[in-house]
Amino acid sequence: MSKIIQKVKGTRDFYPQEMAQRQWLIEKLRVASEAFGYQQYDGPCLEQIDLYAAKSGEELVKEQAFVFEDRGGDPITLRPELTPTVSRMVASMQNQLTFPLRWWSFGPFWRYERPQKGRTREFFQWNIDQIGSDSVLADAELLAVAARFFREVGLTPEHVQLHVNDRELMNTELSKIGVTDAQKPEVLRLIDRLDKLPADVWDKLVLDAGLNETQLADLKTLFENKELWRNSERLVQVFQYLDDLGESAYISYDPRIIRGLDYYTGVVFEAHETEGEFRAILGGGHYADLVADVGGKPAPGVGFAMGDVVIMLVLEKYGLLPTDSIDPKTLFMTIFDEDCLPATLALLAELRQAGFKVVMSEIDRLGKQFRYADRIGVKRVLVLGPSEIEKGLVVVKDLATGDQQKVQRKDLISVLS
RNA sequence: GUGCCUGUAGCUCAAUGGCAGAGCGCUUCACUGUGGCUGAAGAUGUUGUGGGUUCGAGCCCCAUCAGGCACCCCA
Repeated sequence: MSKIIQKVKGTRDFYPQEMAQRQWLIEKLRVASEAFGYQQYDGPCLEQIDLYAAKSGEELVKEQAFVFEDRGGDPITLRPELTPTVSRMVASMQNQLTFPLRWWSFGPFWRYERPQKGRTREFFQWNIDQIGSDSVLADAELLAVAARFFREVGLTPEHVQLHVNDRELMNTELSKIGVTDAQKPEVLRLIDRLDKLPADVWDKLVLDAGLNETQLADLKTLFENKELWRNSERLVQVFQYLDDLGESAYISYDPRIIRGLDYYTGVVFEAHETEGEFRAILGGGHYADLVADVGGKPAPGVGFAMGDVVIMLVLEKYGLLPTDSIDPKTLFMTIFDEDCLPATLALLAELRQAGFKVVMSEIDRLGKQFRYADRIGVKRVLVLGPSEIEKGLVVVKDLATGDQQKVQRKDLISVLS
């Protein structure tokens, strides 16, 4: 055999079983999205690099995007995220769209990073946003969508939690302990990195950022205060709305949630597996403006993104992924022998016309045919041999129970239904 | 982009520098109108790739590729 060319680093093959799981996931997030009236959309996977130059953190494009020249020599980027694309789509149709927009999307993205567990170079992402609304209800709604999704896939509040915070609250609280506006970005960044650094190293970095010992102590009190949210009218409302929506079990307050991206201005949130085994499942928040940088009128909103990699690892951990790679309702039609073939093909056509999914066997020993049927995962096998043809019968065997019955051919469709 | 760990049959893993193995899976048969279960027999392979050291390398050294872990960043 000649050498098999390796797949591109950080990409994954989706064999039928993995593909079935991806389709299952898409179906679940579609249900969650559409339950709240969100509409599906998508943009191109290729974008001009200029689209990312303005916004969205220079590092993402400079160091993490796949960029190449097209044949005309123009730099093209494989989209590393969807936000700039949405911004453009909204800005260029702003006068014709009805706000607030409720949009969701699922598609591939690329980032040139070192692959590791939960992180690949090619991944899929669920993006969902409510654009053009500044209300707290919108913040609560997006959190409710996420909660609905978790329930839809079978993850309970014991498995996953949505950790919520308010950036404005943190700003205010930092001012209260005397952190200057100039110091805030660095301090917020350090809060974000809290559990990644050893305690003494973290303390030193805070002091290096210009805070004194008292402020360091105040800061620690701050992010250990699980009741801090009561100081934010917005969070009080969000939690009340989520309570009214019946989703509060999935929600918890966490003063350490900051989010790296600069454009978040209000409520921010991340979903984590409760045992802390994986990186964030999804992340998002409220932004003051999505489109100004691409030349539109200001459009505030709230949204989140969920990559496929981490959520699949979490679902696998809890045994919630489907394992069938073929629809188990699919039927299997054996072929008894050459002489029975015409009658078998006629029956196949009839069943498919009636809406059944039916796999046709190969002419072989019946035992082999059953074995194949069992291995591809179908649950019911039909046999049409000489004696059945003579008597107008079809044998239906249930592979799970081993039960087998002879059915009048005219009754077959109703028996199978 | 930085540091570290790993790479042997389809899968999970063994093998003091001295004939490359086990379990599971796979193929065939027992079983010419029936899968799973059982029994018997059989095939697993350029030890990721390319160099080097050595009488001799899966094992030691170098490079490279891939995966994993910690950074960085984030989904």
